[in-house]
Amino acid sequence: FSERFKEDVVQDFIDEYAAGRTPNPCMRCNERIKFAALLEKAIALGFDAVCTGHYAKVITDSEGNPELHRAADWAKDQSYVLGVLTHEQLKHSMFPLADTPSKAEVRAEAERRGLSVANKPDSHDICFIPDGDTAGWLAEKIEMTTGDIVDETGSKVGEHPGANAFTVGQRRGLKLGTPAADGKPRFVLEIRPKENKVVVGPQALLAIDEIRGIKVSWAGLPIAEIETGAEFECHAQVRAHGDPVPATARMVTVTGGDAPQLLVTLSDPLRGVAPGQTVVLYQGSRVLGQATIDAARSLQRAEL
RNA sequence: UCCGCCCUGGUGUAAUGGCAGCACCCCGGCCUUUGGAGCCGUGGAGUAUAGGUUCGAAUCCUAUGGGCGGAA
Repeated sequence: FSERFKEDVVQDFIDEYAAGRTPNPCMRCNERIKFAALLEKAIALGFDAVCTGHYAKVITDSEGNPELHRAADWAKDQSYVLGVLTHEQLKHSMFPLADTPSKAEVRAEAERRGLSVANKPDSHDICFIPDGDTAGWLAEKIEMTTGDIVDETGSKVGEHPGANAFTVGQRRGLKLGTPAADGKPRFVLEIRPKENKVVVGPQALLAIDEIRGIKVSWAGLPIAEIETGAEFECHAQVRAHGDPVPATARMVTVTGGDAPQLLVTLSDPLRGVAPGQTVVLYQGSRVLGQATIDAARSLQRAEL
């Protein structure tokens, strides 16, 4: 599995950053390893399912079709990172912590049973970058070239050691030296890998109203509107611990391309939406599916 | 060369005779199965230089250095 992990998760992570995007390795791991490679192995060995401690819930309808839902405690809910799972994968997934009120109880139970993981710290950050220094880790894998930092009008305001280490919405680490004219903090608006430029500007320009998603998948059977291309109401969430916002979405076919894309229009704007990240759609507590963010558009900024 | 205005952390600015404050930035912490964001911190960093007046100077005076402006 470490070989598959290295190939499907770590290398993908590097490739995505090299392309100027911001990947989510946890989703990739769930998609390719935990509920794919590991699941295949489990089934081959005669097991029925993979069972993890994610805070999420699988509900099976009368037809035997699974639906993925948020955990009872939305504060602990991890359904976002499971949004990549397909109908088939969900049929072989179990999340017994779905209705557990507190993690303390889980740890106490593990302690009673003498499980070695009873006191294992919660996992966080990127598991294959133990010291948390993602930029430093990437610098060893990707060739970084110094380039310009420009403001929203295109004027040069500084230099960076390599555009690939930055991400949309980022504030710290720009090391601009001189503050903006209004004295307010500046954020990364955009990464331009071809020009090796990082575009920065005020927080207001970070607001995103429309997201175009590729590599779409559905967590269970797709709802009817997905087949017809009709618009449907939903909530969109773009990060593991972010608030879902009201949105409308529809599938669109792209001229010249064969894979249909997901177009999501947000009722309330979101900030820090980076290409490569994942948008997960919900209806109530149910996870409909997800797509990889290919482009995010702001009403205030005309260009895509 | 002469006249006037100006010089405060890395940056931009407050304090006009009485504890050098704020913002950006940097650092640390919290949060977190992604990147970020956010929150917290008694955290870091400054009165161009040299003298003088004064109980007390960023502030007033003198000189030097540097910047800007002025019908040569």
